[in-house]
Amino acid sequence: MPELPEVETLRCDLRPRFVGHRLERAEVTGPRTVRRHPPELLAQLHGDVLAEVGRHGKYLLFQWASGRALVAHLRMSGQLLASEPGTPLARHTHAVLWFGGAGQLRFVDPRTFGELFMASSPGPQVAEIAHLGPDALAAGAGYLVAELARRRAPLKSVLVDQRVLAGIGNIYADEICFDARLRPDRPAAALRPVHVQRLAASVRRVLAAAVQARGSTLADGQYVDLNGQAGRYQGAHMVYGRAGQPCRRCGREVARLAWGARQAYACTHCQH
DNA sequence: CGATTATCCTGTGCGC
DNA sequence: TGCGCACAGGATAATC
Repeated sequence: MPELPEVETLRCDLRPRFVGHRLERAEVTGPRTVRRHPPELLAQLHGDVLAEVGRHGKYLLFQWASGRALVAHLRMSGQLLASEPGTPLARHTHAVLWFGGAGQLRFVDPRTFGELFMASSPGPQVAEIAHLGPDALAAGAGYLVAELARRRAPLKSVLVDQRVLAGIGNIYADEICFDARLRPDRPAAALRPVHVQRLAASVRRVLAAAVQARGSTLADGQYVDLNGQAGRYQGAHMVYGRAGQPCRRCGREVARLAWGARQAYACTHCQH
C-alpha cells in the first residue's frame, strides 16, 4: 500500500545510499516481477552508474548515467530494501541489484503485484507512465477545479484515479477527504470551486505531513523504508481504518461508507 | 468517453 | 487446534 508519501520516503533514502555508485549486476529470480519485457534486459545496466532517483506518483524512476531509466512500482506488498551481500535473502525476494561499494538493493514482494521494468526510451520522460496525471504534490488548485468539474464519479474515486492525480491511494484519499471536511462519496462535479480549493490545500497538507512522518505502516507491517523501519504517520490517521472508533475531531463514530465495490472511512458529522 | 467490474496474488485473521 | 474463507487493494483490461 505504498502511496506517494511512502514512495517519496524511499526515494529520499535511496539517493544518498546508491546515487553515484556503479551497478555490478542485476539478478532477477521472480519471473512476475519483471514481466513487461524479457528480464535479461536489465543486464543493459551492468556497469552503469546511478545518476538520480526520481518519482512520479507511486512510481520510482532510477536514472542512469547512460540515460537509461529503470522504473519500479511496489503496488501492494512490494518492498525495496538495502542489504549487505551475504545476508540471507528474505522470502519472496525477486530481484537483487548489486552496487559497487554500496551493497545491494533488493526487491521483495509476496503478492508479486509490484514490478520493475526498463523504460522503452532514454531520458527522464518515460512513455510507459505518460498517462499519469500530475504528481499530487505538484498539481495546482485550478487544475483540480477543472478536472473534478467534469467527473460524475464520487470524490474518492476521482482522487485515487492516477490519470487525474498521481500518488494518492486508499489511505490518503480518506485522510484528505477528512481534512477537507468533504464526504468521499459526493459526486466530484457537485463540489463548488471553494470546496475544491479546500481540497487542494488538504492534498498538499496531508501528503506533506505524511512525508514528514516517513509514511504509514499499518498493522500488517507491509510498508517499511529502505532500512526496514516503519513509518509514523499511521498514528496521525483521523479516519482510515477507524470505523466504530470516535472521531478525533468531534467524538462521534467514524463510519465506513460503501458504493459499488468502493468503500471509505469518514466522519459523517464532520464531512459534508 | 466515462464509469464500473473482474483480475492478478499471498499472508493474515476471523469464525466455527 | 485447524480448516476454510473473506479481506487487503493498485493498475489494467474488459465491459456497460
